[in-house]
Amino acid sequence: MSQIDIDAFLQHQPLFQQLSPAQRAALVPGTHEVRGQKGQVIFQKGDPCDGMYVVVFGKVKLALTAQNGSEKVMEILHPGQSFAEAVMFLNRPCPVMAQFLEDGLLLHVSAEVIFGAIASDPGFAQRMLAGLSLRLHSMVRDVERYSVENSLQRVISYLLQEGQPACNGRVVHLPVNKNLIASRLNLTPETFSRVLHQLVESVLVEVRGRDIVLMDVEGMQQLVS
Amino acid sequence: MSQIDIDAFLQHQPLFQQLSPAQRAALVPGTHEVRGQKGQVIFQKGDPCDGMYVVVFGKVKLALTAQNGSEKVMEILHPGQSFAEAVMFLNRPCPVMAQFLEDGLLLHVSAEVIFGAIASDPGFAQRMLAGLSLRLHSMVRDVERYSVENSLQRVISYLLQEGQPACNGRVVHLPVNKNLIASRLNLTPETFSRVLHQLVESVLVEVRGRDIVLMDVEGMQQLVS
DNA sequence: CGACAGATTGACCGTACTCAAGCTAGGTGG
DNA sequence: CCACCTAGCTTGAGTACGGTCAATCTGTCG
Repeated sequence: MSQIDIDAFLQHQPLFQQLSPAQRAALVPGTHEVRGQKGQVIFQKGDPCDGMYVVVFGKVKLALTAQNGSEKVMEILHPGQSFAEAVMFLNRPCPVMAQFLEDGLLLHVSAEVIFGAIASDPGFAQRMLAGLSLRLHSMVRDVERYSVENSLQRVISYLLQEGQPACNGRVVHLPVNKNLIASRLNLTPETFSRVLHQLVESVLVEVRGRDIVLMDVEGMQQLVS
Repeated sequence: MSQIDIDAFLQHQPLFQQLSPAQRAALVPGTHEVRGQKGQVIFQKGDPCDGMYVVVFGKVKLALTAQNGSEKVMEILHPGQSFAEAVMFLNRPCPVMAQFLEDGLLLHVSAEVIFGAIASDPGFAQRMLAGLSLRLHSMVRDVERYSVENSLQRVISYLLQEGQPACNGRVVHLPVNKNLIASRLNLTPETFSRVLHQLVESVLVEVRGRDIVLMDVEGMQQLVS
């Protein structure tokens, strides 16, 4: 659409809002809208990638596809979050696929203008570095989940993380359906369901559809210790 | 030791060697040597961290420690590699512990002088971004290993990766003992041993201590497909 | 030669996956 | 308004993969 729209969108994204108007204006020519509806694929694993994406509205998933066709959700992205930065810096094929989980709007910002912004504003470079570092940290957290925690601990640590700041009575609303959350936690839907059931039986949580009420945060923390 | 030594070391590290002499000289006051012997802990999970490390010689492991005391190796670092950059940018406690695997020497570069280098040289910022992106990519690869591949596939993909460029007859030398490699692949030593045995029986590799000879690269690739 | 860490092998077991059947709730059309 | 349909979720039974524990073997170093 119009350049004014894009500039307005950029101004509201955390990554870009500290840029000067002139710097932001320099991004606009390299930025375009990507609209998509639920289920639409943004890029496939292996595709080349010459820029990064910012979610304006809607939800997006990043997923790995196994050889048997089943897929494993790596990340669920919400408005304000960005993705594909790392692949842009390396100029390599994407290691994951990206897909709209619901109708939404992204901005695609070309590598070229990002490099320009880095060169013109060290503060921007630092924010990009902080962003990547954050991503790396949550990835370490994920590896920890997958490699040293069992299914019960994975579910609990997920709920406690989503329920920040955690306190008894807090309601955690699952942002997407349970199948996707299960995949995100590297569990089958069956196992996820059973673990939730187990938590209900131990009076640690209550489940009302997609709303999970944390009833005993301390008890939960004890189990992940 | 002397500033001259440090400057000379920095000059040989990939991350810093493209800096101008003046820029490198600016790093020296914020850099100091860290010598350690085998088994010595560099930092514990949870420690604060105000700079990054570069391995000059020796080997270092990054590991997660589970509550039962057992640990899971996340990364094995060789000379020229750096670590703790992400934690430095975020100013957060370390999510992992670091330990010398053999007697070695590190350089610790303070966050302060790194930030200075980023501000003074956009090219340096880009190299840092590329470095973090690379780390992120290998992390995605790891998550893929842990979540969609079974033990056989994990071992094969590790061997093929280490044996780049892969060809029949290539010898992959394990950089550390099999227990550590097993942990790196999120396997027990027993399982790792059994998988190697299985590969030998299928005439896909030969094992001579820590040297693994790739006998049938195509056959291996087929199994990980 | 003995001592020790690392590596291997075997027997057993447990967690989470698979497959299959049933349940629930929200939406649609007769 | 109700029967039906479907996607999402739950529950059950059986299984397999990889882990645990314990014994043994190998090789290296003092």
